[in-house]
Amino acid sequence: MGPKYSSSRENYLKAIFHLQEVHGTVTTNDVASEMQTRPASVTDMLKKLKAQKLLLYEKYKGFKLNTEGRKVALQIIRKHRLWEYFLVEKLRFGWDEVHEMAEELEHISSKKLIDRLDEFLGFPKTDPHGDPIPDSQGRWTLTRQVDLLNLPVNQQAEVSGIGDQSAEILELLNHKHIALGTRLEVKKKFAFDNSIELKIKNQSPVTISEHVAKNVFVKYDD
Amino acid sequence: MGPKYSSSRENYLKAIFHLQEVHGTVTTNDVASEMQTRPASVTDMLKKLKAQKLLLYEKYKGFKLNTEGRKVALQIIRKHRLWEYFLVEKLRFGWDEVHEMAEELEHISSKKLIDRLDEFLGFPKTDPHGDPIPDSQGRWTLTRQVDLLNLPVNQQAEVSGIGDQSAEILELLNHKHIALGTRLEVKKKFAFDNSIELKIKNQSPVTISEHVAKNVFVKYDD
DNA sequence: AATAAAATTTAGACAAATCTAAAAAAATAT
DNA sequence: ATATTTTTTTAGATTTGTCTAAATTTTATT
Repeated sequence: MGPKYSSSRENYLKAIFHLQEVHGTVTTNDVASEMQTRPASVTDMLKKLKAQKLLLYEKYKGFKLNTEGRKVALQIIRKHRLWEYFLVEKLRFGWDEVHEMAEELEHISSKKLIDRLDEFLGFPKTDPHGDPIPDSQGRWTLTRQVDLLNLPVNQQAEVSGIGDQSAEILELLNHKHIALGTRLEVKKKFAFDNSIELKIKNQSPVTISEHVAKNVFVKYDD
Repeated sequence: MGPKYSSSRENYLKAIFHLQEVHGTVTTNDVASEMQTRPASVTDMLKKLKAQKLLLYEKYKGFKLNTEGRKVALQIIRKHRLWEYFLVEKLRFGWDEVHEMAEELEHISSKKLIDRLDEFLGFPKTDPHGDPIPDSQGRWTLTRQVDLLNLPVNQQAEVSGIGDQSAEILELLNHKHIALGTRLEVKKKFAFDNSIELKIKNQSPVTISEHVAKNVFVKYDD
């Protein structure tokens, strides 16, 4: 048996899911620009997705994924992120060069394959960009992992890893009372030099450079 | 950039390549039955492949791949077999359950990806069915690896591995003067019990059971 | 509330890959 | 050598996903 839904349909579901997550609501034009296509093409596809019972849609009134559509979207996202993880961790690609390949790999249909891949990779919780990987049942693990440069302002997080393991950076972090497990949040980001002001509970604010921020990884609940 | 050729075109090239290998010559009907489609569809595609300069084709006169078509076909075969190897060796699938998945994976376009996968797998020379894997330049390595049940009659080969590592089988093989590196050929296959008669140079013929044959792997030049 | 602007949908077209039914060419048999 | 059968090709239709241009609906503006 071939895939249940075409790559194109899967891409629409994924795009709608993402837009729904970010904006709460989705419009035809949003989807068109996200997918680099024309609004008319989006309308055409909305009708098909509705006919397939993946989408609630009333013309001119808006649309959103139903339970089944969300389920399918989550499976695509799962595949995309697991393949990215594979490409980075096993094939040693840079995290910035894997997206395109994962866009193709995410449409490989076998669920058994992706579950075995998950197992082979040790059931990772986040992909190389820190985005969470849904499990086999489509459940999110809520924890995201990012470096400090990418931690949203005012988001409580916990230090989970240090990139550069040199004695120098460890000394610096030690001095600023930053260690594995430290809870902190970013208070300000300075565009001028990408330096960052952090707040650790019961301490006065500290500033760290872009170079340091890039090497401190934190996790937080999404 | 997306794939250079559609999955469908790639499948036609692959099918034509295989039929060319086996029969020397290929007909429209052959391709149709290999691809589970209609002769009319094959003709349609032949015209497209000719227009794309992958095929030499004169209507009613027959057709065959040109250099470029052969090159593309070999790359697909390379991808198919490397993914099969990955599925069996890394994801622990059985060799009999990987074909369908590899049929999809072989159309992932990135050459860099497949070359990294090749490296990750340690540049295997044959896939789990013993078929040779073309290298990055599309060159065959001539050696095939199969178990004795699948070794063609009268084909010289060299013992390259033993599946079951029990003391019992090693004792039996030792008794029959079969060890790693032994050169032999199959003289007869008995359909009744799938037992096999072997000839080792300077020795009288020996017979082994199906059970033993299944556990003796040999390699030979194709 | 009427009008202008923006968003969305429809109508009709096109390309890719496939199909059926019929025609044409080649191979085979008498 | 002619007739029959088989193979191959054409003609025209279908499906999926896309497009442009025009029409419609909704939203924003005065």
